[in-house]
Amino acid sequence: MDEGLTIHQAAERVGLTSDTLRYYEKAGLLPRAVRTIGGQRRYDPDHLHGIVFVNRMRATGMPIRRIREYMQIPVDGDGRSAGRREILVEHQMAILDKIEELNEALGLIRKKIDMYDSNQLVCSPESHQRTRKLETV
Amino acid sequence: MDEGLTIHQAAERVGLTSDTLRYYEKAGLLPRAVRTIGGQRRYDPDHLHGIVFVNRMRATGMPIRRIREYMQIPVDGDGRSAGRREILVEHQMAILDKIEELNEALGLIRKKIDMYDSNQLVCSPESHQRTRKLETV
DNA sequence: CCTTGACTTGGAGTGCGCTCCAGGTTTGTA
DNA sequence: TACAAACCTGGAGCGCACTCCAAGTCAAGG
Repeated sequence: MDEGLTIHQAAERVGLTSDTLRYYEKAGLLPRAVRTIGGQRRYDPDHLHGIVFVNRMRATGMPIRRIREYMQIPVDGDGRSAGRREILVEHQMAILDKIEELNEALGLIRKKIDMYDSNQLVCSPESHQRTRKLETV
Repeated sequence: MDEGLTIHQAAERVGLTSDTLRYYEKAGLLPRAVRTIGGQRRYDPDHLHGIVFVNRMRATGMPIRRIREYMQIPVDGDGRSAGRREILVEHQMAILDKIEELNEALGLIRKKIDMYDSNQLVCSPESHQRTRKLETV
């Protein structure tokens, strides 16, 4: 009679640990998971989607505090929410800025790689493929 | 008789604090800065370049431990270093992965923004510019 | 020379995001 | 029913990257 994944299985699916899942729930990033009569968590596909979303927000630098704020904002009957939308738009901007910063760093790093390059053919096999290859990304 | 910037001035130039600069020096991310007779740090353009580089590595996610390793690797007379180059190549890969991750997150966020979108014209002025605008970046 | 503000050091403190632990309960198999 | 493995909770602990502090020293204008 399975009616959902255990916390360990759910964690495995999304690449987190059960500890982290419990922590996220306690911190208000995830809705309280459904429990068995005995009190153990069971996760369904909906939960999993929520977890994946939170995971992506975290992986792209949104602080836990901010995700909690987001989750506390109510959504109306048609699934709309100007407040949540605003937070996402802001995070979108943050991500775009980050991408720009990363691209700028790539430029600097390429220059340095050329500098340090010993220009010899004896290095380890993979380090001998001239830097040109990933040009503007 | 100025022969370099004070720690405060240097920090200001690169957008860090003097505390952070001292911390980086102690941690081995920066060479020991030149001192006045009295023992105060003075920074020249070379130092500044070094600081900017460290700052970019940090800003793009390289851990302090790793930057220290990098700095400990010697550079030969012609300014070459296979070891340093290798670390940079690795970090380049990490950055590329990160950019990919960020781009994927952008996709998910755009979908969510559309979902939450209240489709009405009364929101705050700036939140009323249909999402389409920053398409594929 | 004196004062004031910036600097020095070593070390303690902070905030974040987990990660682990103890002591107890539940679950699923033999 | 018995047992091991997995789960529960509350709370402590940890690693990272700063950030702040105390107590003393230095630099530069009046």
